[in-house]
Amino acid sequence: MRYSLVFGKTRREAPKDEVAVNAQLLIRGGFIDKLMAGSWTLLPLGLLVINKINNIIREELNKTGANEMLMPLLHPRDVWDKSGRWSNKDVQQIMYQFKDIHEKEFGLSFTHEEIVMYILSKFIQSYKDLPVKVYHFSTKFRNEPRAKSGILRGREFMMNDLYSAHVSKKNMMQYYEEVKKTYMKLFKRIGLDVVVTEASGGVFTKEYSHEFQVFSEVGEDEIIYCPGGDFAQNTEISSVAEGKQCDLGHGPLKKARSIEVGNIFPLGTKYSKDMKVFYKDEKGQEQPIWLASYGIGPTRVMGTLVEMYHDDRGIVWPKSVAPFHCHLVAITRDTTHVTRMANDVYEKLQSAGIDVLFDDRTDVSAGEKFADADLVGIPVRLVVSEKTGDKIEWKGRKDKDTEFLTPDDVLKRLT
RNA sequence: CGGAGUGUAGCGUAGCUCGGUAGCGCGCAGCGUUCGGGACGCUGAGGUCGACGGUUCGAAUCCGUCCACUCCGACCA
Repeated sequence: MRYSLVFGKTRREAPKDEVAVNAQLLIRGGFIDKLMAGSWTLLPLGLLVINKINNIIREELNKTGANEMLMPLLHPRDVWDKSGRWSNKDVQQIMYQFKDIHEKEFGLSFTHEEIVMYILSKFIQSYKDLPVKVYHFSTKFRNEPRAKSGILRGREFMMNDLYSAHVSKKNMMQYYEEVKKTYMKLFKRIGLDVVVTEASGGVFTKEYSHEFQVFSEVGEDEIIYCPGGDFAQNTEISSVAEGKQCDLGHGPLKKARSIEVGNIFPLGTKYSKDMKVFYKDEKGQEQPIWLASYGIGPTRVMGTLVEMYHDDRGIVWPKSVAPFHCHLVAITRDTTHVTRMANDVYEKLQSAGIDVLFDDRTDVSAGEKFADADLVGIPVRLVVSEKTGDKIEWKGRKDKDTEFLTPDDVLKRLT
């Protein structure tokens, strides 16, 4: 894509109110824009990153046999009355509930268990219809008491939620463990090292849940964990003390701040029983459905990545989620051979299927283009200028030094 | 919801104590010169000073109420 055609602008300075590094850099780079506290526009560059994250999630979930679909965000009260959660005090704290002009009551989705159960009630009659594994990517609304930390805690944000329905606890737990592994894998692909942490079930279940935590000082959570990796608990539920020896001899337990990027819940039969949605087993007996739910916040993941990967000049995206693979910069303002060369390189990369952002702006100085390239944080910077002759300058975003390659070598390295 | 802070052009800010034509930098538009780390000159556009009310001949400035944003806390898939 030509940078001259990208909507959005880089800025030298962030708004002074924004203290969170993720907000500062994402705003300065032209990835996001704030409408109000906790409510953000994903500008074209930001959406590209989210789409990369989402595609990784999608690929990995599909491997488990899950199906993508899309559920509504505007929910009628009666579905939520079936589970009893409409009137739950804790739920009412975070769910936007309102009446329309005809006094009909609606809620904005902060999760989809009720909607999934409603759908299951129509499509699941027999044990032969199970298991079901469905997910979607959509907006979640949560009336947070306090939106904060840039895009890490919003009132309206992107979420991927997966729901699985099974005939038995055993089946549910089997898939639950599979998703746990899948989450580990997908977070790794995204570029995040996560720690699976035992935690409470919140307003979703009285049972435990597992959170996927990324170590970070800016995180809101605190976890106690074994450095050997075989134990981690959120301190909100943990009763063990820091300094206690790990069972497997990995030394003393440690405490650390962390960001929760995912959370999975073995919900069990509660929703099935509350909402009276059953299937018939081999003997024709009605049985409750075992439900589990799984969620990842892609916008929070994006913010977490910026918190983890940046330097004093800007963002340093991991390759897998960078908005583009390489950033081609043309240093020239006329229509000489340099411009022709840059255009040729751009066309070549494009036709080779490489994601390239081409800074073709003619009214911007070299220094500004370099500063912008650092800010935007694409992994590889390519420069074509008078200095480069018939070669192309290659520089990794993290590298200090540059090297000169032929167009063919550049192509080879990028494919 | 409690505590603290901040609101002046798209962004950063001066002016407020002590009331008297709202200024600067970046960015933006035009022209020219530049072109490897956020270039330079000239010209120009852009503001109901967060909102409402009060005091006053006169309010960005003083007083009151409200709103918004940020941070700390409470809260929290």
